[in-house]
Amino acid sequence: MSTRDKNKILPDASPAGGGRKAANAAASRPPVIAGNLFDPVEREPAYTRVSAAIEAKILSRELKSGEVLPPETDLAQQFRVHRSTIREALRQLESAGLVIRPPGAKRMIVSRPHADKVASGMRQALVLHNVSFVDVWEAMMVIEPEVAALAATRRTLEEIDALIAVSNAFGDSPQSDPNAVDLVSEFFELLGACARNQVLVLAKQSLAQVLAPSLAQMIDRVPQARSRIAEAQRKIIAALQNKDADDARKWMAKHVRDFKRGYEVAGISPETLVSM
Amino acid sequence: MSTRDKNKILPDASPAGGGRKAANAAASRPPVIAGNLFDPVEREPAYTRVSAAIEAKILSRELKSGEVLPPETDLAQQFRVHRSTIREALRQLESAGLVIRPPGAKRMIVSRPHADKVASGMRQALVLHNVSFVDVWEAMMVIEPEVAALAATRRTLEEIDALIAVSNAFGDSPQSDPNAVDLVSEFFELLGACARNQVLVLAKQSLAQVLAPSLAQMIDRVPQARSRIAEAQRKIIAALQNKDADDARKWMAKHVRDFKRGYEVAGISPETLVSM
DNA sequence: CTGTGTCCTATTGTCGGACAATCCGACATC
DNA sequence: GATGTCGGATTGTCCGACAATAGGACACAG
Repeated sequence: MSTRDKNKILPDASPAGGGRKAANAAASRPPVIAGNLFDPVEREPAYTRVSAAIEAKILSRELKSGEVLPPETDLAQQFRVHRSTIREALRQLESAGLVIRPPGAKRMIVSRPHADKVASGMRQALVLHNVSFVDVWEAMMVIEPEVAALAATRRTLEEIDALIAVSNAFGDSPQSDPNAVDLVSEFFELLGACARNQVLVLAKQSLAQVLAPSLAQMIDRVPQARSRIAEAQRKIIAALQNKDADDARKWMAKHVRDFKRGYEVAGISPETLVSM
Repeated sequence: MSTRDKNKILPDASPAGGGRKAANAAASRPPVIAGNLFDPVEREPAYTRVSAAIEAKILSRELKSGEVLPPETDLAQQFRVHRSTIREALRQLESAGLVIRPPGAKRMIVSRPHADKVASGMRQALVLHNVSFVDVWEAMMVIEPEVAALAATRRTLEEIDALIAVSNAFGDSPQSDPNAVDLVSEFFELLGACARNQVLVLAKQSLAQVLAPSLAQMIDRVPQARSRIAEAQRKIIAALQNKDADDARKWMAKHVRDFKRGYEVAGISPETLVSM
């Protein structure tokens, strides 16, 4: 893929330096061939090829989601490799979420990567890249209000009922309910569903995963956080009911801004790195 | 042998809820135990546990990025499993981007998942979830203008120079240059870098990957696309130079809207599913 | 002194084969 | 219809083996 070229790790022996050197050197020495005259010889291990082959068939929908994968022995015969090799390839696909094994089943089935899976991959990346809370918050400030606006124009009545249910459950939850955070997350998740946009949902979900742990701390430490969150949820729901995109956007922005305030009040530095 | 023990099926007969149900049921018929009295017994295969263990050490930074992983044989001894099992675990980590093998190296090194990796995972997910062009476009409409606004306040002069260089390269590229798309992508990528927000960059990059193939088609089919893109890039760069966030946002929004127009002109339906 | 050839060791990629566990479907039974 | 039994299919894990090669040490030639 051509986009890869930009990230190539090769030392990029651009003939600039080499040429200069050769020029003011005597003609005695034959010129050194500097540039990328040859491509690196491809020496892909078999397990990668196998997994790439299966992956291609999945992405091209030749293997449809839900189909059961042939047994490892069959695959080994078809690819003419050992079963261990097949298994290594399967582990790659499994980790990518392209195949999964229903709990307590033996054969594996083709699957489309579930949002959780992708989000958790993103979370790992963010954690290891030393992303701080403000970064996540900033991204939320970008995405969430617009999602709310979209949701306002596309929501169904059933979805609003679900939102109300979750919001009430959060409001009624006792002061130190450990899974109150889950309810907050669920509110966001439902809202995302209303927006009818898988792309944004995926992005949202990653943010939620990254934020969840510290959010729990925050809610615990800031007594007034609960009521403020509940209030914001009510306003947002009202905006959805009225199909008022601008209001939804406005209240969600306020809501997200409030998160940051909460963190400040809780004494959590905005520069705190997200972890785990 | 000892690995067998780990897989033993322990019924975990927690006596927690048994009494409640039995109490309010009549004595006539033995009460049917309905609810989730028992948790599903955990029967994780060894390769998953191994990979989870290593993953934890990586995420907790006990294994730092760049360190070389112990040889498979050592790991096998430490975990008391066979080398094949270790290898399956390593394939999972490899696919997640937590460990990589530098081209032509033997040992594996711990790594943080590179943005490309995450983005390509996201791309797979989007492809398989039948995401259409409008979905991606909508997400771009949400993200890109705000990124541009952030970039305007945070860019350095060097970054502007780089943007100008790429923009010029795009403007000067011949009419049917196949890698003109790459230059467009690079412009977006550089802009993302200016925003100083890894989270948004990650999201952006996924969108770019998903969009690239169809974008190439579009540019080929719509003659005036090139000049419009170049024009927008100039405006955006100017806004960055003036540190004018509002202008940057406005022009980027226009720019992204233009993409959709381009698709319409090219006769590509907005409902076209992203593929590959 | 730098580049090249040689040798050894550590480590990976792949293989063949083995066996216990267990899922699954087909039956038989009450 | 619910439950027990049985045999085959398939996976999880192991054992052991071998070729290929990366990495290093070391000698040698220009």
